[in-house]
Amino acid sequence: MNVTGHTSRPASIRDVAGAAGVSYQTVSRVINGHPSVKPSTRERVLAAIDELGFRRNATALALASGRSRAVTVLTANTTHHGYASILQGIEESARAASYTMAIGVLESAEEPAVAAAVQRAADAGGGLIVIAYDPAGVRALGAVPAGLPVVGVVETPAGRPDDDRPWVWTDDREAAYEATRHLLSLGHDTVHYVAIPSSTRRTSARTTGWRQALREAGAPEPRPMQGSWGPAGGYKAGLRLAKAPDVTAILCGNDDLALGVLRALHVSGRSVPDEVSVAGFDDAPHSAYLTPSLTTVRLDFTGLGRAAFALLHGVLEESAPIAPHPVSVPELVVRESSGPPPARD
Amino acid sequence: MNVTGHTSRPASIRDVAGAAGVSYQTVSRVINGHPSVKPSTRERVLAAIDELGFRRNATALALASGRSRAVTVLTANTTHHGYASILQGIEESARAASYTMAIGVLESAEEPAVAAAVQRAADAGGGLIVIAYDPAGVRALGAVPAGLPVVGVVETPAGRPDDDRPWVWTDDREAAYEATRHLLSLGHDTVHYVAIPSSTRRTSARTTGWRQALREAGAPEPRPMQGSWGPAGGYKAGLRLAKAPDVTAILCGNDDLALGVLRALHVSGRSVPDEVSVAGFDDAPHSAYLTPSLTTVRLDFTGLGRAAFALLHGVLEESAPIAPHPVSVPELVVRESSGPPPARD
DNA sequence: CTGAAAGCGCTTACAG
DNA sequence: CTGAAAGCGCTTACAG
Repeated sequence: MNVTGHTSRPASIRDVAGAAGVSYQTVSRVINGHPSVKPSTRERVLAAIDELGFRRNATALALASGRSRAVTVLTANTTHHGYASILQGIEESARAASYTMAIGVLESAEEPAVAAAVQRAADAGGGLIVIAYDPAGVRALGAVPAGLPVVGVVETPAGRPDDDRPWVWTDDREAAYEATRHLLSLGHDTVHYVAIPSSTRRTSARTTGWRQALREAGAPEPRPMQGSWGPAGGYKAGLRLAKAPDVTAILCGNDDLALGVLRALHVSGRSVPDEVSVAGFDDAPHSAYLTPSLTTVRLDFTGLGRAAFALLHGVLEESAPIAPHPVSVPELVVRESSGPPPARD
Repeated sequence: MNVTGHTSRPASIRDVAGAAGVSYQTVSRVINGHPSVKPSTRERVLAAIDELGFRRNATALALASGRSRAVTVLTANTTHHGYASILQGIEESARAASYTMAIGVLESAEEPAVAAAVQRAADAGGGLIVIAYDPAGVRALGAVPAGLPVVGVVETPAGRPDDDRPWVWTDDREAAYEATRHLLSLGHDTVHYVAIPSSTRRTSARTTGWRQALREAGAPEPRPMQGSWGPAGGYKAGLRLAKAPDVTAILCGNDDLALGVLRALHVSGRSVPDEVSVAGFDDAPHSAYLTPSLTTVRLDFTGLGRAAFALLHGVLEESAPIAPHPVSVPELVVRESSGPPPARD
């Protein structure tokens, strides 16, 4: 059922005007909901619009009005759970607001590549959302020219470069704090940590929360292990941790890392949770179905994406409601992978 | 390092023309690489462009030329492995060709909702790629108005509605055939199948390949079980299959489904692969790290996305090379989850 | 309440 | 090789 059959040029407001017997300015008034149009005229125009299958040309609208109802998201990744969910949340909200959502991937964190990506995104018109969870994203956010509407999705609001761009974040520190406390409360002497890469050189919020819980408990503070984003990094770190007999609890920077750690413990002959407890971060879709199922902290990334768009929408259109900073509360999900430490000899 | 400091209006070709002491048509020639421009003039214009930080306005370009260097992808999902990888492949190629990539999610398969989504995508200008792996996608592909450049990513070229739109696909039939043969060659009497939802009412290519292998081997043909896209559906189907003692081999329509099946077998006390063998489909990132690690068939979805874009690019620009239909060969990846059936009593 | 003009920033013929 | 005109499909003041 193809909307209307014309393979020819789509109808313009002039065509509609002709069909309705009015000037094209009047058509413009009707499609913009301008109040001062005689009801009978409006009827005729509406009928012509319907008959010709008229749709307002978005490109012309953007050029003439200077507004484009478009958002482009700059991100270094589109498939990891957190990133993918944020993108999903943005798309939902954008669609609801009749915005178009474009994606620009930051393939490299090199300054020239990042600058080029930002340029291309700016060229598209409309607003920008940049996911600054990694060095490429952080640089991109920093390279956005002043005056361009942008909101950042950041790892932590603390220690941000001093500017007044709006941003959103999840409380990763609190989440890591809770997960670590859970593990400690089970009786473990301490908790080891396999980190995701940090967005900056500074200590990440997750690391901070983990450390805070250890300090409060007076537990020893092992060096965090540098992981990656995927299971391969977790596997590598897990193999090393498996060799240390005193390691009984491991917190991972995300669920993919935890998956790799679980696998490494398995091939090393260490059983989970009997000998070692493992907890992840994010509650990715597969985590509940692993064996052992994974204890983790659920973060509302989709909601974060929605909040980011709401903020941008507020910047772009005065009429749009400004969303408050999101305070999505992390939720600890206890499953099979965590338990009490083994009895001491 | 913000490109240039002006918060004011960006430079237009008229500004550049003024700075270079030429008419703005000459500027247009220079930025379009038109040959007939005196070298010295070109130099001056280039210098002015550089000095003013001029960037050609994409919206105006699109309106004036009628071409927009934009592709919008219509899809019912953005996070499942296959969909996400296709999106990734399209984005890569689009970026390389200086195209913008927008995403429109098909939230419902209802005809009016699909038609609205197609309209919005068409309004954006540029070309369309629709992922037709599900009813919403299939309908969207069918609802694209004639004359709009579009390529479909389809489940199978067989039985498509009779039109001449270009499309790409992977050889799912062959992949399922190989996976089933692998299981049979291990000594299983037959192979049960947990299906992903089909894009149409017809039998899917994966189901066809599975059945073909069974027939060739003279094996019994159990009814395929209807799953979903995620692990929850696999879990449900797995619980039922676990109850049948004669089930020794299970092929799943994707790796997420297989994850759920593995979990169901575990909670039912059936060990993999000693009692039951399981194989998946797609080789998702986590599959190699599961315990047992998952035997699966790897499909090149990223390459499929690249091919889809190449085809669209060819339609949009005559100069662009037309890609051949992709013949990505499915690759069987044998891991721990498949093995010989248990010895008979 | 409605029409005629100018302009958004470009490109595409048309002149010279 | 380069400039002046018309136009892409709209919106935004300005008139009446």
